[in-house]
Amino acid sequence: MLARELYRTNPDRVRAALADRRSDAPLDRLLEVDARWRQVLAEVEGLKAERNRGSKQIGQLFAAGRRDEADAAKARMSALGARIAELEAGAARLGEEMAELELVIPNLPHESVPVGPDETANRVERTWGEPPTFDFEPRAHWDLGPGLGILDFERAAKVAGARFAVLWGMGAALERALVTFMLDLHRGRGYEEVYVPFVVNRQALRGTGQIPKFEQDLFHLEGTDYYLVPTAEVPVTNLYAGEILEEAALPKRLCAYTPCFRAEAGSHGRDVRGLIRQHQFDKVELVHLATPERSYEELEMLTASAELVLQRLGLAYRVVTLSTGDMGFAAACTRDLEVWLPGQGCYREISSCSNCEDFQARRMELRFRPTGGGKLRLVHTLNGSGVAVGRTLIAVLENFQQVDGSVVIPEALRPYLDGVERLTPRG
RNA sequence: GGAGAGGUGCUGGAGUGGUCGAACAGGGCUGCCUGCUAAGCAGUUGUCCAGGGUAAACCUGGACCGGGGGUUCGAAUCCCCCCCUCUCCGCCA
Repeated sequence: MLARELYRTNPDRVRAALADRRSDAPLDRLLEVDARWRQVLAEVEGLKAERNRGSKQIGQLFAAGRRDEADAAKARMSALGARIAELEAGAARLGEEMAELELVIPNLPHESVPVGPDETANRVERTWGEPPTFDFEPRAHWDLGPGLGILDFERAAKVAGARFAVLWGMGAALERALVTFMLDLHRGRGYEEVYVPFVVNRQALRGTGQIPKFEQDLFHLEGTDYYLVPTAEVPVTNLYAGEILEEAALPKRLCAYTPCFRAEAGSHGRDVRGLIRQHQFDKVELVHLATPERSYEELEMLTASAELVLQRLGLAYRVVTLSTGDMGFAAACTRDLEVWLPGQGCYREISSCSNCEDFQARRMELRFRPTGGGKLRLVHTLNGSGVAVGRTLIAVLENFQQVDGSVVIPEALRPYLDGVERLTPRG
């Protein structure tokens, strides 16, 4: 949600930002409804003030024993009450429409974000590591995995459907090792680990911005108010929703493991092979809550935390700032980490780190009390993958594959795998 | 699943249908006192929305006592529905 003051006093700036985003958000409709709402509200409040004065008088008249006058006043107030109810119903309708409109307007991009229509306008900030070279044709994980006997799409399709996977044996252990490795790494850097519900309600999804615009991407538990989490960002960021934090308690840096569930509506035909795009995948998520003054420093730290995971694993990657046309709904600034995948011969997203500034905080009423006193302020929320576990497993398989189809386990993971150094093809 | 208790401000905790935005206590803040700290004394201290004013302060009005309806001239207070927490019983990992 944007600040009302912003779109009221500076609609042109908002309009320009929406254009940069290639957004067709109904700003003009919002401005119109807002104006009418304020007009009706002023009228309603004036009448209510009159009624409040009248009611108080009635009480006094009764106390003074002037019953006749009181009864007459009651009749007048009753008529007034009917008018108020009528006008108020109108104001409520306008207020609801306004709230709905506000919820579908995306965040404004930060001034540092490159302006452009899509991912071609993204800006590469830096690269780390050298993509490995092979003296053979590197294979994709969807060949390597089944060859190692650790990855099984057929049986997943049998028990669930397309876009699911079964990990066998060392594959399952590797997945779990990656999760633990990542959580340990972040915990060691001052993050507090949290374990959160894997289902969330509509209110939480509204808080982080998945609802109402992206409801079709979610798995809904029929007959309930519950949805499977599409990312730990939702339960973790909403932990303090509606609360007032002390400034001294900021920044908060949290990490959480959850599976993530996405309906992937509208992505038919994209990344149909392999583990890249699944209905269910594991992720370790990082969430920072910070003061506005610090939030961009926190974005750097958050990104660095995600990068460290890849560095420790020895995976080459690059950091990209998303352009205005490629950013997510709630973000003001997003840096993606893209890991090199030899099987695909390209960099693929493995982490997305965003500063949402006060956009989510306004939706979930997450505020802090400044240390020196003064008015409550909105917290800035940040989130990022630290990192996507399934895609990391892909990266490990593809980057450390050997000519014989075996895969060398990165040293950082060996303590989590009983010292195993290499996965070898089965029989 | 069954029975009961309860949800009030930053916290604890009162509250008779009408000067209740809410007693009291704690905490915070500001003064005073004090060699320092603690204690003590006095005062002060909610949020959101609209309008006015504006550098800010502030002023006027409205709303808010878990959420939503209802009764009433008027609801924290009465009625209905829902949610959540706690206790006991049952069940279960």
